[in-house]
Amino acid sequence: MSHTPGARQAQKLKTRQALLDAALVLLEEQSLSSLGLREVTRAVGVAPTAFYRHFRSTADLGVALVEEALGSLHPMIRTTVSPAGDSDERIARAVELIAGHVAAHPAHVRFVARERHGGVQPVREAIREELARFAEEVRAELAKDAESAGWSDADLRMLAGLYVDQMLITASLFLETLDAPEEERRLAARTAERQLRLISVGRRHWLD
Amino acid sequence: MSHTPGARQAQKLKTRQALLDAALVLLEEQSLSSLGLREVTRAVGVAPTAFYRHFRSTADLGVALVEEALGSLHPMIRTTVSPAGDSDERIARAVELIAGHVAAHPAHVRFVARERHGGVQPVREAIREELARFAEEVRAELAKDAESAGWSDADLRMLAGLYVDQMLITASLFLETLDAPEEERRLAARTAERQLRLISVGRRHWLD
DNA sequence: TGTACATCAGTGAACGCGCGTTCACTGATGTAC
DNA sequence: TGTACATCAGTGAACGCGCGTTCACTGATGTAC
Repeated sequence: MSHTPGARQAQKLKTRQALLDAALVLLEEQSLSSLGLREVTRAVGVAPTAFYRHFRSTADLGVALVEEALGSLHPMIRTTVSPAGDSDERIARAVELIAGHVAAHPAHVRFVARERHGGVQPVREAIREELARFAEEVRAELAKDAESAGWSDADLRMLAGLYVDQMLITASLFLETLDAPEEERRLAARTAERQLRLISVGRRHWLD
Repeated sequence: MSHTPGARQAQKLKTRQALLDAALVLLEEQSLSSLGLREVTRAVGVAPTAFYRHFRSTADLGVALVEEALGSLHPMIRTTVSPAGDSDERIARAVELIAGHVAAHPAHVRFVARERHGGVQPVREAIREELARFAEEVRAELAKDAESAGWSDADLRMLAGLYVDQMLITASLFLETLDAPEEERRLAARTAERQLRLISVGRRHWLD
């Protein structure tokens, strides 16, 4: 690095990102609670002690990974829920969007699914908070919809939670079929669509 | 132990069960992939090498725990799904049944929720298989119901899967509120009931 | 622009510790006669 | 019923290994004047 201002900080961020990336790869085959600090630094090619310049512990790194994995999901949530086209089309598009996200970021999805109920409390908490924010965003989107006229706030929250959980279930279903034949992946998509459609039907007749 | 025939086998089973019980306690605060064989034997009070008389590895012990945790659930599933009384009553009863199970066996529920997407492949696989058996049982129960007239097999499977996932979601929601004030637990129950009711409404109007 | 000093990301040696696994063993339980 | 032998659940010592953490360090980058 030359005398560019911020060269030191830029290098630091690069190392930090390399640690996050290496950890994510290692976490495809194990849980955070068994991830070793030395494993991560070895994979990156820095001394074990360098780890402490960036994170206080692997749990701390895990919390950073939660932000990385879920932070980018907010725009997608909006697109998934926001209404356009007829119901079946919207559902097919939402499922396709989820499938695309899983294919593009399998390790992030696996990490969240795994650590949501995993053995590291601060990471569970971070995921819980982030998912609660998603649910609130979904609730706000649903509230705008004409179909939500007459719905109580509690009912809207309930439906938003149902959608968020269903998205996660669908995502981890796709994750399991990532290495499976195309046929199986199509079946998973059809099932996911059916389930969303059933929720959608229930929503339409909720106030009957 | 006296000369009772089977005394040796009985003692062996007792030790095996003690290992399973100790592991389950240790797993409340960590994942299986970080559980040490020595931790478990230390908690039981036997030599580390005794572990190998019962399990080949902690992963093997994990698979045994899956059977213990999910094996006892089959009767409950049937009771939950089988129809009796009006819809809202049935739903309230089902949610109560789940709450009771979580209160009675919190460690088992936590174990399944945690290891379903955890870092130990054979255990994930064992849970997947067991949940697939549940879904099949639920499908069979649903098929008997008059409300299922005209439903395709794929649709019945979809609904069964939705119910099984929803039960797990509800169970882990209750798990989180176990140490929370009563009020929060009641709110969780109301949300769970609402979600099951929405699914139920969707089911009723599925063929409209 | 040049110089002197401060900062701080990454180093490398060292530590004590708990891990999984091996091995030959012990002694109570089980079996054959 | 009694005796001699086989089985096998649990033992305890020993091993090599990788772990997280500490510490004083180095040298490039940044800052003040």
